[in-house]
Amino acid sequence: MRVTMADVAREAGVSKTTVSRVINTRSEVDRATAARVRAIIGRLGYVPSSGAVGLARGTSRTLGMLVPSLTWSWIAEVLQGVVDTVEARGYGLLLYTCNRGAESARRFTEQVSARAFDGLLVVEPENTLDTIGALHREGLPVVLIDDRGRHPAFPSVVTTNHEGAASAARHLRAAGRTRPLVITGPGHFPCVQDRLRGFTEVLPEHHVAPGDFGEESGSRAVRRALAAGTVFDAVFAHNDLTAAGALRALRAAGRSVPEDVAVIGFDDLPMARHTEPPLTTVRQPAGLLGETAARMLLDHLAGAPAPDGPVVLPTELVVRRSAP
Amino acid sequence: MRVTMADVAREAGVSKTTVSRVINTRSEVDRATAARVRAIIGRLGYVPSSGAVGLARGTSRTLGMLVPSLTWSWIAEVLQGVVDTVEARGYGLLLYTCNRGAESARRFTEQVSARAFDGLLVVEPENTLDTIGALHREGLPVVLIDDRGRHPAFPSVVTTNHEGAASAARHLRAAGRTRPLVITGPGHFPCVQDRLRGFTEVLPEHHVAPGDFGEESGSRAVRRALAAGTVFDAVFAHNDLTAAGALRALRAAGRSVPEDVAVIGFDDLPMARHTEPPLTTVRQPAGLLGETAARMLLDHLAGAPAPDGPVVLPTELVVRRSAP
DNA sequence: CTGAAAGCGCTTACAG
DNA sequence: CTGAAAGCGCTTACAG
Repeated sequence: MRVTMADVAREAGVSKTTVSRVINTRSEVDRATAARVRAIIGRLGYVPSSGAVGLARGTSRTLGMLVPSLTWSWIAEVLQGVVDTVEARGYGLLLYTCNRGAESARRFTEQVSARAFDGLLVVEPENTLDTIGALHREGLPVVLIDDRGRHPAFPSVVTTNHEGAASAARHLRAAGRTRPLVITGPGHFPCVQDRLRGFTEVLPEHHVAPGDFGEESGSRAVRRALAAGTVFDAVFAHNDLTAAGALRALRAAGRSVPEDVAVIGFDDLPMARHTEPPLTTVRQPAGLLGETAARMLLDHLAGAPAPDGPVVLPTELVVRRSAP
Repeated sequence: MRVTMADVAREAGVSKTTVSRVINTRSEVDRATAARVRAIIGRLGYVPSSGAVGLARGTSRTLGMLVPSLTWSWIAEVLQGVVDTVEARGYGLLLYTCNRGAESARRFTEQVSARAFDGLLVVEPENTLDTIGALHREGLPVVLIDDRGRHPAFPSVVTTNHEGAASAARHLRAAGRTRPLVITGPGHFPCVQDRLRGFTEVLPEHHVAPGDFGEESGSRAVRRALAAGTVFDAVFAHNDLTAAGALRALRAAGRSVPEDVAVIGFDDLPMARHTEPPLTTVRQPAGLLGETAARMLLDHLAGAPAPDGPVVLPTELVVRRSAP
């Protein structure tokens, strides 16, 4: 039913070997023969079975990608960058999430053992870092995207958490803000520590309120600071969601942004342009992160040596009305 | 190097056939033999090569999914639903976008011919509908997600555009709004026509302003209506982005929401809760759309007959402060 | 420049 | 209950 290499060979009066050579454009084929075979391939609409090619060659020309929840919008942007790059190189992309905990993890490692893909891209491995490390040690090419500052022993693409936070601090200082409130993410994330250090180096004097990257934690931090009589003329939140919560609480308390309090977030999610006022934020180059990681992995599969240190992509301060 | 079925067979002193039977839990195997083989499989950490199994069986246990840009956030939600369902059934998911036009399309149809996946999920086929139709006719199982109201000749999962718009209209009418301004999406989309009809049946009297699903088109429509002296006490925008634009223009013009003008959107993107005021909107069940489509396709591959009509999933009016 | 044959790692009648 | 053999659709030494 489906057209196979044997059909092409028979029709062209040559061996499968020759057809294979034509397809893979090996130079040893007679020009006339090649042309004839190519014509038949076109007429029959023959396309090699990817499965069979993979089995014979021992590679699948497919990459795997493991992500936490897809509903975090910056991950969708990373994914877009990956898909673009992978498609352009003629590879396929197999997508996995670790949504359902242990069950997903088990299934996922099975896929690895089943050689379903040649290399793996991992975003923000939370609990899976050990598993990934083991797979990497067993020979699976892996590139990490945003290691959350953990810098483990394999290739990764990261962003400048330290410098990004510093740029936010410089922006506030230049605007004459002297009493910032910093609402952090979960304290055990290395990226959170990096952001805190980067900010502190520029503006050593500030209040710190613990947050959890959720929106409510931003509101809560602001409410508490106001209730405690803390004086602040700026908020630097460790992500956009938290910043949105801060905006909400400030409005509820009758503080105007940016007149009374300037607010800066981190990430530049799509929602950042839709808050009121639109949010000034430290943009993570999500799409570029994905592209770069995919390119690194593909290059490595093509024989290039793996880079030793993490590849660092710069953040960019996006100025909107919440902190002009 | 990698453990193969032959290794297991040799170690267990049985034939590959028997190992295969144990793996696929055929009943004809002696209990003791099966136990021994299983022990060896465990000890060796053997996992069947998915490529080889696929070649031998003629199926890949993989689904393909073709989406337009991933950066539209509701698509990420659809994708999440698909991935969850597909993973739970032990299938893989191969992701493709049609970002780069003709080039992507060509590569994509090659993948189809290469039998890289057993069935295909397609989101909102814009220009690719003809191609998809051809593939479907040639025997590829396909399920459409959100056909934008075109209802072509194959299985699809859609949402209630007509009823969703009607529910928005009823909500406005119940709140005593009598002069709505409707900002539409691109007029050639059947879903836009459905939304317009659904709204009209409840509130026949209204102004219509053409939009294009972009944010700016919402702002522009409001500015023009105000400039023209059009009197309106409500806005129904055909998507959330347009509604956000409308909110912005209303604020700039000094109209308060919802006091002067109530605003309702469509989609319930994550940003809808972050506008000021938070947006009342007609929620599309994106995650459920993905789950349902994946389940339909998987069931069909398992032998179930394809449903004849489109499967319709209800929208839900989410009331927030922009139209209480 | 070309082909016969073995091999990739499985599954599946078929025979016993 | 079990195994030898053919087959899935390719690639790749090897020989000519």
